[in-house]
Amino acid sequence: MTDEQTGQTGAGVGPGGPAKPKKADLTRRTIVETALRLFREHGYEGTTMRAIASEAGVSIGNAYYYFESKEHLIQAYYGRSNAEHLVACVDALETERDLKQRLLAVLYTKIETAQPYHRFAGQLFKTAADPASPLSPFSSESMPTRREATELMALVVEGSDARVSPELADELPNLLWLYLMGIILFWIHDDSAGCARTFKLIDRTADIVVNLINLSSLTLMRPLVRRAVQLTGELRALAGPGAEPVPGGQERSSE
Amino acid sequence: MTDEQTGQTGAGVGPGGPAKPKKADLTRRTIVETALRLFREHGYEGTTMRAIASEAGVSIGNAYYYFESKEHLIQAYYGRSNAEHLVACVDALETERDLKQRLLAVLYTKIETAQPYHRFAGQLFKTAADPASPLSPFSSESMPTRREATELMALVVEGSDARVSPELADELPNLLWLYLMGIILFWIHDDSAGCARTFKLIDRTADIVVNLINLSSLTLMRPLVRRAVQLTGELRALAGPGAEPVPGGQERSSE
DNA sequence: GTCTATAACCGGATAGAC
DNA sequence: GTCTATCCGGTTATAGAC
Repeated sequence: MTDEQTGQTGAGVGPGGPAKPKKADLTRRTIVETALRLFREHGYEGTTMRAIASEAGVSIGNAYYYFESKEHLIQAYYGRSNAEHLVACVDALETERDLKQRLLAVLYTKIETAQPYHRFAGQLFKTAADPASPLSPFSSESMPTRREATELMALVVEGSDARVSPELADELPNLLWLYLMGIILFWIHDDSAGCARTFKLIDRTADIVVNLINLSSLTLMRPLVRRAVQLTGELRALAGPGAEPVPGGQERSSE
Repeated sequence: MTDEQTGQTGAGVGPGGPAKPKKADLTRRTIVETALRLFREHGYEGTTMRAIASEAGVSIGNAYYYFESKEHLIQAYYGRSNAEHLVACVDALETERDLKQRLLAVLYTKIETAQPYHRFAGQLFKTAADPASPLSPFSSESMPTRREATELMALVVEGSDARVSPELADELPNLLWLYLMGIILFWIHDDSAGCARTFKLIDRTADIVVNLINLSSLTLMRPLVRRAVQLTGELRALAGPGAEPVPGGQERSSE
C-alpha cells in the first residue's frame, strides 16, 4: 500500500528516520476523511469537489493541490478497504483448515466490510471499469493492491488441508482472485435486501469451486486443467512483463 | 430492437400502414449518424454534444430533444452492433453443425464486427458498467438486446449435434451469454496487436467450455451441474420478475 | 519552495421563449 | 420542434501567502 493510497506521507515513520512532521499533511488526511464520509453519505456522484473542499475547510484549488482528480480520492478507499478486509479475515485463516471454510471466510468478510460502501462502490465501478483509468483493477497502478489480494488467496490455499493438483497450484491464486472479482461484480449489481443474493452466490459457488479444485486431481480432468493453466501462461506471454492473467497494465491514449 | 435503439420511428413502415412520413424524424437519424461517426473518429469522450449538434446542423437543445442524454446515443450503437453481428454469423450457423465450431464462429464474428469500435467500446464500457446506467448490459433497458443475444446462444446449441445434459439445457444459453460478456470484458482491456490475446482466449476457452458441456452428462459431474443450475434459479427467484441470471434490471436511485 | 485561494474554462444538461 | 441562455460540477490557471 503506497502513501498515495492511504493519503499519508512520511509523517510518523517512527523514531528511526528524521520523521518530518509535515504539519499540513494533516490537511491531506482531513480531505480524505471528509471525502470518504461524504461518499458514504451521498454517494460518489452526489458528492461534489466543492462540497468536499468546503466541508474539509479548504479551498477547492487546495483540494486539487493534494489530489489531482476526484478519482484519485478513490485510491484511498481501495487501500482502506483492502486493509479492513485483511484484518477481518485473518482470524479465520489462522484457525480454520478446511479449504471451503477458508474461502467462505475470505469472501464473506470481503463483502461484509465493503457493505457500507455498497452504493458508493457501484458508482465507483463506473470509473474503475475504464481500462484507461488508473483505478481499473487491472491497471498497473492497482498492481500493489492486486498483488496483496492474490497473495491472500495463496494463503487461503496453502494454509488449508486440501490437496491441490501441482499443475494447478501456481495459477490457482490468480484464478481465485478473478473469482473474487466476479463476486464483487455481482455484488455491485445486487440490490436484494442485505445483498442476500450475493451471499447465496458465494455459498453456492464456493462449494462448486472447491469441488472443481478437488476434481482437478482426477486423471479424467487432467487434460482440461492442463489446457486451462497453459492458456493463462500464454496470455501472460503475449502481454507485457509483469502483467496479470487478464490484460491491462499498459497505458493507453485516453482519447 | 426498438425504435429507440435504432433511432427510427414509424417512418417507412411499409405499404401496409398509413406510414406517417414524420418529416423531421430525419433529424433524429442525422443526429445518430453524426454521433456514431464522431465517436468512431474522436472516441466517446472526445466527442462533445456541442460538436454532434453543430455537425448535424441542429442546436444543442434540439439534440437533447431527441436524445435525453449523451449516453442514450449509445443505444444506437448497441442495436447496430448486434444487428451486424447477427448478419455476420448467420452463415456459419446455417452450415456448421459442430458445437465448438458454431461457438467459435459466433465469438469470432462478435469481436471482428466490433473491432472498428474497440477504442470507443473501452470508453463506452465505463458508462455501461454503472449498474444504475440504462446502458448496463444487465439493465432493463438492455433487456431486448440481451434477449436477442441469449437466443443466439440457444441457436448455437440447438442447431449443433452435441448432446447436452437435459438438466443443463435450459440454463445453458444464459451461461453462454455470460461467457460472451466475459470475452468482451477481456477484449475491452486487450491492447495486444490486433487483439491477438482475445482471439487466443476465445480459441482456448471455447475448447474448455465445450469440453465441460460434454462432461456435464457424466454421472460424476451430475451433482455439480445440478447445484450450479439450481443456483441460477434461486438467484432469479430472489430477484424481481424477468430478471436475468445476474442481478440488475431494477432501477436504483442514482444518487 | 510549500501551501492556499479566487476566478475562470469546459462540457453535459435544463428552462423556457418562439 | 427548434433555439438561446443558463446552470452545475470537474478541472485548470494563476496570483499570492507562509
